[in-house]
Amino acid sequence: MPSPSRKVSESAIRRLSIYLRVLERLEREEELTVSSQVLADRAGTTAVQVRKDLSLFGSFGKRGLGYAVERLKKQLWEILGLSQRWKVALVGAGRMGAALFEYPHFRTRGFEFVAVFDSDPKKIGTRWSGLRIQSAKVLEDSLRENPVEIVILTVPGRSAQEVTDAVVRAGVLGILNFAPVEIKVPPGVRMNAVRLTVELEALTFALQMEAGRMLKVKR
Amino acid sequence: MPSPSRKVSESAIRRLSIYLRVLERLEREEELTVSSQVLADRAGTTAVQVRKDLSLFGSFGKRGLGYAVERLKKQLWEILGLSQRWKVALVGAGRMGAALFEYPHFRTRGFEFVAVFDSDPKKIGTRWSGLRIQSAKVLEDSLRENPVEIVILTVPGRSAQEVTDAVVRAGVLGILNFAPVEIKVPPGVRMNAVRLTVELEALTFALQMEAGRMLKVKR
DNA sequence: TACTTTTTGTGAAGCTTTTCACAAGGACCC
DNA sequence: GGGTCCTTGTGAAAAGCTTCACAAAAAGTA
Repeated sequence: MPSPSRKVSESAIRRLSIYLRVLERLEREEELTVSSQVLADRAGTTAVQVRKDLSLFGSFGKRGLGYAVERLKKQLWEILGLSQRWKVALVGAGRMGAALFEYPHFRTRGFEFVAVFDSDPKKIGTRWSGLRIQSAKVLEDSLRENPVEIVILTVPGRSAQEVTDAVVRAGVLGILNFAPVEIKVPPGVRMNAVRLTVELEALTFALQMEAGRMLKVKR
Repeated sequence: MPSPSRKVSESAIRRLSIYLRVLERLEREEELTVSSQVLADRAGTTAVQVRKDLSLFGSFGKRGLGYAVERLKKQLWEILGLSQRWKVALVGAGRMGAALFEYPHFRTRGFEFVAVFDSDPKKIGTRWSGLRIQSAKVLEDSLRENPVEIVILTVPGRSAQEVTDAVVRAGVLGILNFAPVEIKVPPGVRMNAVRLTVELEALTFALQMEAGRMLKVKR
């Protein structure tokens, strides 16, 4: 199992995950090897960056030849922690929760939904792919009895912190937060937020900048 | 309209967007002013970072007092480009598309969905909040006739690049991509990707690291 | 008004990440 | 088998980002 030679930045990890995605595609295209240059082009970065990122965990390439697609894919799989099984609970069975629950790419990577929770009495008791939606009231006890490593949080902003505290007490290790608020977790628990408004606003900021620059240039 | 004194990093912009989210909450809590320290605590960063970020666009605070919540909120709104109206087309009316279409926080920020496209004949012609779902075949022509600035892409990986090329030809300025592949856009078009697998894998990597470190420490 | 306390704004230092430059390994050709 | 070409891996330099340290402004207090 590859272990990093030194501290690995968050951005390096995210790029590794992108490389994995590209490699899966290359595999479907039946490419046997790939150079750092091609991998970089497909991943939207530079060849050196690819080589530096990979070199954090070992020497996976052959000089003059490149990287063996299938082998590198397996290495990245291992590095990113996908070789072990991760049990996931979904908290919040709204539209976003449904979209993520059905998202095929989580399943192909071995993430396994083992519980779904919601506070809506109309939803509680119904089944998603055979999995019974449980009441948010039993969240903590249920997770204590059947622990999961990861919680995906798709609840409204007002209940996000409360739910977070409950799942943390139940011993969850990592949280992927889609709720539209900033939540706090104690040290020892990992939290990663997907901030949809931030994504759109980063876009509008850039577009506005560009428009401003164009005006200035045109005058 | 505030204009940056020098180059602004992507990460600074994303933090500004987080501050905005925090300020909206503070406003609901009827706070009139906020210090960089409190803003930082709520946003998960440091007070200096907050001040540095804001100082890129001007001096919004009062020494000894802090920032006026409502005024700063408006300034950020302006900086992030939310004061202008952005027309958005959704391409891909699956579960993820539905979740984003209904996502209330896009609407409260003034983003306006004006078109929805899908390739499924069963969906074409049905309506979402009164908006008729159009065939992906007419995507380019339709967007030429009724232009939008932004496209949110929630199509399967295999059609993502094709759709991207079409909307780019139609003159779209920015794309928010949820498709599970890397897509290419020409210079002049902004693309921002939400990579759901990357988010989860960044989490599992960290959890695996922690577990490894714990083992090493325990021996 | 003078003094104290609070908090902003910012140059400079420190740290991290990316890019550059290049040596070295490996395949292929003649 | 020697030469050429391609491509990786990596120290060192450059660029970028965050933190430090502190002056200056504003409000409250006596």
